[in-house]
Amino acid sequence: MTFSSARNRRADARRSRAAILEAATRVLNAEPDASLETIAGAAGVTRPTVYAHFPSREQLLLAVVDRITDEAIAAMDAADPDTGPAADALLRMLDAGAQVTGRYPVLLQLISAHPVSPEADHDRHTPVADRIRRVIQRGRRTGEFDDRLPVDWLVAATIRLGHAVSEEQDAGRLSATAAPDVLRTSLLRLLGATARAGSAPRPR
Amino acid sequence: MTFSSARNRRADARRSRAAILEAATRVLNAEPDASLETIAGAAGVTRPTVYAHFPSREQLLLAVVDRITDEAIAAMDAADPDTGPAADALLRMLDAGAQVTGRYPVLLQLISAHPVSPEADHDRHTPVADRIRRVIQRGRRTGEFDDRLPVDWLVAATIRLGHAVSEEQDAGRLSATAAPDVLRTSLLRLLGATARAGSAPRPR
DNA sequence: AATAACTTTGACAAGATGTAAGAGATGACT
DNA sequence: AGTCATCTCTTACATCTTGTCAAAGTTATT
Repeated sequence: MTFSSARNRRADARRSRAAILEAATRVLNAEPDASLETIAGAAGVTRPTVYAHFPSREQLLLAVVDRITDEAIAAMDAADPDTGPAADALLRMLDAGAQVTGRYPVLLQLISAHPVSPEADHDRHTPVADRIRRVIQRGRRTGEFDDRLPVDWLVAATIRLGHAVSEEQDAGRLSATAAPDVLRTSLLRLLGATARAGSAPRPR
Repeated sequence: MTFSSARNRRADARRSRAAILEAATRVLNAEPDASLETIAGAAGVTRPTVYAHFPSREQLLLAVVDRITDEAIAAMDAADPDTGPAADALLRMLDAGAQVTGRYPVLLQLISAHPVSPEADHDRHTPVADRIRRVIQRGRRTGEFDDRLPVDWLVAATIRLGHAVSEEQDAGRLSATAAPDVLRTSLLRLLGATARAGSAPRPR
């Protein structure tokens, strides 16, 4: 997947590229509209050097997002998605992903802000979707979930609800203690989980 | 709500303001990154005139979004949200809103793209949320829905799922015939609807 | 019809993106 | 180690966009 970027570059070039990506991640997360001049400065480099590595501001943003996506995917894969009940695995994965993306709150706005192309954006989210689909399908095979809704829809809806919980929590409209229960209950319902649902939030 | 904008303006000023808003809606929907010069030209006006009516590009975008929001709210109110089963009313409202917002596909990206301020954005969505909350609460009182999840969360989740269905449909991953059933089933599950659920999508 | 206030415009300043040609560093080969 | 071809970085430039201001042009009122 990362075939066109790393190609026999010289040592200083690799250093610059890494510094630019790191600086871009840090600076853009603090100020989404930061200029390339600012980013270049934070990377200890002049602005045209950025253009030597990324053809446009847009492409730099995409590279930053890819970086974060890779990080999130790694965290999700480390959450043992193939062991235990599917519902638990799903929540572990979502939580692992949210913990990474939660460190870059502003950057996530930018990915939805710059819809390069409808298909490219979908391709970008594909690795995440694939992992969630895998767990959902396992839950279906084991009978944990029913199969009355299309899998791809459930994948999309699961991701959306995961983001929704994060945002509601960030906005202070959902407490950190209630959030996991709310997400669990919501997902179990959506996925058509069999009655033996886990810890439900106690009604008040 | 619309108190600070219309205030004894002169005739030409009202005409210009309306022309600018109309042009901005049309042009930005076709090309989100269009310059103010382009928008002004499409409105038959020069660029500084735009600044005479809107203090910045940002504020113009917000005005455009407010315009669309008002339109969507009117459509939702016209969908008889207070009559019939709450589930049906909810779906009518969501469909009415989606029909309006579906006419401005690109503009919707911009509202999430330009998070003016967390609270201002929430206030902007409030009128829509209020109407959905009203229907959900009615369904709870009548026993159609259960009350094991926080109302505000269900409101947020409902809006998200509505958007998700629209996007999946636009992306061609959900057929126009299947979409309504998918949304209905998903919402009924999420809201904890009593067993007598309406038309479920036939499993294949 | 004259005037006071509002609206629109032309001209200007500041800042950002992207480009090209030359200066500078790096690694290979002798 | 020294030389050199090549890749990398930078200085300078051209273009576009946003935002501002004072002056010209309209509108409504007396």
